[in-house]
Amino acid sequence: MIRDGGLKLENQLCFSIYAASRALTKKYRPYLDNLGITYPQYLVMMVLWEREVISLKELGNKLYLDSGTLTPLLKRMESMELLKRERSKEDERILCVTITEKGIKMKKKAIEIPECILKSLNNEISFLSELKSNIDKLLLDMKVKEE
Amino acid sequence: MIRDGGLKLENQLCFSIYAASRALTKKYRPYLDNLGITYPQYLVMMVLWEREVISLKELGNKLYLDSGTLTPLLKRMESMELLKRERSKEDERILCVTITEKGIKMKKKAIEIPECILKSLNNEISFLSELKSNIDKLLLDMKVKEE
DNA sequence: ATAAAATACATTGTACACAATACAATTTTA
DNA sequence: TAAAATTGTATTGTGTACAATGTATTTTAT
Repeated sequence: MIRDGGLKLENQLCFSIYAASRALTKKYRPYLDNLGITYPQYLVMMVLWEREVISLKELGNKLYLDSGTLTPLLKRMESMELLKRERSKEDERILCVTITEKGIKMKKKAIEIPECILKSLNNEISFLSELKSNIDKLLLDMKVKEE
Repeated sequence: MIRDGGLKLENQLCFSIYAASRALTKKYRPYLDNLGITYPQYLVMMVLWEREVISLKELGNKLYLDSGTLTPLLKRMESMELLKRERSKEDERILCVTITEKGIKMKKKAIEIPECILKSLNNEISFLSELKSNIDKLLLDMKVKEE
């Protein structure tokens, strides 16, 4: 006898995460529209607000994105003057991504976004932070398994 | 004084979910490559394995996807002969999506995928199922807020 | 019965994702 | 030290996502 409960949509953890990811990203949209950037671009900005310079490779490691995604994304952000793209002097292979003044200034307008999102979720902070740490645990297990 | 801990990448629930979603989807790839379909196409197949006929609208409601995404996706699946697309006789606006014999047969090859994925995660089932129900709770809250 | 509104889907345009491939700069190796 | 392997990005091609818009069909209101 063949059991197929595992093939039902509502039993799929991956589908829940996939759907939640898109729904959550959509929540950011009105705020990010104000800044003129998309969610993946917002992620890049968050990294640059922490570290003004970063190589493409390290940026990719942080965001789990490869050059196929990041190269055109960063070019768009460069044309918006949020960052600069230039080769490293020491090693011409390395692309250095540097935040601009305009990019730095954007942080002031972005500062309130996380709180707005949290409020709009109107869930207990403790529930959300426990959820995050459990997802991070899953993510870590998947990273380890990769090697 | 401006607090910006909320703008740090590692504090972002949304980023964790976004990264986990892509990592998990990637886990399906080798199995789905065997079937010749992508992850979103697999989701459609799961729905059709439960219900041989469904309208585009209802399919979109289940997967949280709109016609802009589903129309070309279903056309590709139709050209693979996994499903048929035809207008309803009663209401010409409605597009009926029907699984084909080939689509039904694919279920046999797919039946083992959920278990393979679960094993590859090598986490406690109870941890994963609790994680899923917490994500579903978040998702539900976001759905309710929409209206 | 008919104009207006609503519905269901398709199309267009932009922006990711990502596998696969290409390529130039650097390191390693024979 | 020249060839081979490695590294870091860029490019190409396919497939989503999704907002905005267009269109044909059906329903509703007059």
